[in-house]
Amino acid sequence: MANQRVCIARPGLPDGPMGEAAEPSPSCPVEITLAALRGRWTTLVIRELLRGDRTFSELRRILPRLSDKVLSERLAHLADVGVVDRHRLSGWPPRVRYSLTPRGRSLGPVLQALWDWGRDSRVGP
Amino acid sequence: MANQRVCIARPGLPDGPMGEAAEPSPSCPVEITLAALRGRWTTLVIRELLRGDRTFSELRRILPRLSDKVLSERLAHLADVGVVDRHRLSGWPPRVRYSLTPRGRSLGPVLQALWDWGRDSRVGP
DNA sequence: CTGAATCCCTGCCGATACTG
DNA sequence: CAGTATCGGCAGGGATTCAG
Repeated sequence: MANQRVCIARPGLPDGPMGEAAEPSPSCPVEITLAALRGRWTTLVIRELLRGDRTFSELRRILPRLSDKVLSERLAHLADVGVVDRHRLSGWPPRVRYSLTPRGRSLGPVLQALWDWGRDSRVGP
Repeated sequence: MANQRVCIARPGLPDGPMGEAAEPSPSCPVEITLAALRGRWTTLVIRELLRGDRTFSELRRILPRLSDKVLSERLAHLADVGVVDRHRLSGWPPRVRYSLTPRGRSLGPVLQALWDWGRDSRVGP
């Protein structure tokens, strides 16, 4: 019988080398994405930025239990991986506007896929 | 101007309550999925099971650097969240076959989404 | 306002050894 | 073969404090 070929690599392409990874590797596409989303609060910050640009203090107000230390860590990390852009606003008091890059916005379908599976897997409503 | 409405909730539905979560919550669909995938080696184990049923020792052979302790932890966790089924095979030596549940198989598109974003985000080939 | 520095505590994961 | 028990290192993240 045909072996069940549920391929993680792109459909139509042969299994890429990472589809054969024998151990966790930072160059595996799946791990690249999970690394970008890694850390508590990260997906909530991205969700908020998907709704529009936000300043540091706006994010703190929307996510009140998120400490400034962790928020700045998350934003720095997301900037490192090319998901968010930082933009100093002139004037006083100093403000910084955070926005998603195109690559950050392209996380929308990814989060949607995560949402859909999680929603379908819940017991309750 | 129209506010940029990139909605994480299901398209066509109003934002669900979790789309408004002000802090990390185990009942958030996104976190349910990330919790299922959480932990080193987890996605590699799932990838291997997407290709077909495997026994404990087969998984250890395919992922040689994965210790038996961590492998049994991962499999127990994936069984807990309803992603894998365990099946004792009769006879000697004792063997256990692991297979994905339908819910586990439905992780295929999720991993595909993660793969695609990570692949498109890499610098190199 | 927007962070960076420090401290501390917890949980993950690897290595090793042992059991049914 | 298929696990469990135990220990230790280390990184993540919360609270607090300090700086540009």
